[in-house]
Amino acid sequence: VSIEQEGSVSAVPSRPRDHELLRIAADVVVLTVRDDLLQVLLVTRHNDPHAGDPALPGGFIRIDESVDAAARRELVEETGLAGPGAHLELLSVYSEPERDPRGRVVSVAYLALMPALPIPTAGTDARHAYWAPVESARGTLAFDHDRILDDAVERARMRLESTTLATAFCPAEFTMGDLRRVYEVVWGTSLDPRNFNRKVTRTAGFVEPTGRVRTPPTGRPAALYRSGPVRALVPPLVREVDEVEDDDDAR
Amino acid sequence: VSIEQEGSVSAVPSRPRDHELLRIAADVVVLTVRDDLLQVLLVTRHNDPHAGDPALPGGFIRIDESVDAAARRELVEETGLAGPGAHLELLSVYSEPERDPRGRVVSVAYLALMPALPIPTAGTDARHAYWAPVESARGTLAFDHDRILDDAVERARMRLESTTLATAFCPAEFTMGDLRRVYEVVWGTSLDPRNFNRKVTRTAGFVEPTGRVRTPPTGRPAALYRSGPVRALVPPLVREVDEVEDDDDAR
DNA sequence: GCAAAAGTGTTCTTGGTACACCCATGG
DNA sequence: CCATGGGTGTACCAAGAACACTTTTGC
Repeated sequence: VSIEQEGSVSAVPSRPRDHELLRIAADVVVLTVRDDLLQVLLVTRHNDPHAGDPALPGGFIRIDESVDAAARRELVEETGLAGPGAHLELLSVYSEPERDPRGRVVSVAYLALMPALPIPTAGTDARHAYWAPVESARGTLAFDHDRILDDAVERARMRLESTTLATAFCPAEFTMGDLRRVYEVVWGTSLDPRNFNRKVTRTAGFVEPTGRVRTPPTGRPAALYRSGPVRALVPPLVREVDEVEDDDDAR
Repeated sequence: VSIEQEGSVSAVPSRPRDHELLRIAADVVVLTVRDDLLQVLLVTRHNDPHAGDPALPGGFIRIDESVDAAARRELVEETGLAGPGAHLELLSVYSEPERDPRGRVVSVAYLALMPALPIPTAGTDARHAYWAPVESARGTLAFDHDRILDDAVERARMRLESTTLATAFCPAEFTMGDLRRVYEVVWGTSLDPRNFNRKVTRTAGFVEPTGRVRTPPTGRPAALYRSGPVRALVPPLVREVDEVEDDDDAR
């Protein structure tokens, strides 16, 4: 694309290695909500730089595939499934010349949101993948993956505000409490269950009732829903206060 | 990054050309509002494929620069200035294997918003750049640049909803009418001047009054503003109806 | 009965929409 | 004095925030 704009005007038809050949890696930040914590899928590195350190799953793109396809392939290889409900979107591009000590590697990072799988089956093709809470992973990753993770978490928080993607964190059937807990965990806030209920149910196409219910350890059974067809959330859900412990119906 | 995850487990330490070396181009979609039209900066291609066709400005990244830096460099080279008020953000990555007939080229596209410059000075380093209305450029561009342009326009529309970036389309000092016209042109809608006024002035940090005024050809002088420090626009401005010609104060 | 979670209804307030109306300038 | 845009004020309505109250289960 836009080949050699500068060379086209100068006398030299092709300046040989002013622009170089390089490798492109597709890295995926797979996020989920497990045990009321935001968790990220990590692998342990074995090779050269940062051997033994945790890192984001990823790999180089192949000859005949787009970067998107590579990211999706990596996701399947690492998790064993990119099942329904999985969401994959471009996050950003990381291209500082010195970011990889072995040479020039440009990384295209993707953000994936998925339900809390019963741990990726480490045996098939998912080699060393494991879930780790984002908070404990922060600051320990190889290369510039810490920054990528931070960007991913911030993107996920934004996505929950203006889209219905919170359902991507939930299994096929979920309760309002499940969905609300996703927001609370990702945002680090607490939401009013009653207002949240109305907001979600009154947004046409956000969720659809399945008619079935699930009984919690204690309390009234909750209706089960599945995610609806609508992706955009208008008007958006806005997060404001942080770490506010509401005392609710004091009496 | 995430070097060779698949090779690290198999017996073969490095599968030589399963992943290839390739080139990365940075392409920039520079948008502005001129003559009440959304316009895009284009260049005319001279070389091999699509010679003579219009295309987005861009070029290959160099050895020692990031993709961001390459995009910013291209922007300066094509327009002669990336002056204050210019906004540059990552748009998307285009990496279909067959998108460039000469070989594997992955393009990282950026979106730039800037005021209506007095036409890029075609003489210095800005070679063949010119403004073209988006509507007339649509469908005529080389490679897959038509799709990139479409993505850029959609992104720009989204940005106006939830950020104060509309000011990036305006010169250093502008009136409320100028700013409103940006929204109307980019969105293709018409907005109520009075409500728009209040919305903007009541959003703290969106714009700051300069104290000066500008007298239109006919009518009351308008107060001049400069863009404020706030980037996020909460609550957002939502576009709804399209092409509604309001009759306003009928009497 | 009691704790815990689900769910409904009601009030208050904020912000958007649709206008009527006034202001200031050039021709 | 009138056409043309700039700017203020107001009534109405939709949606979020806060919270009282009821429902349905397990223990």
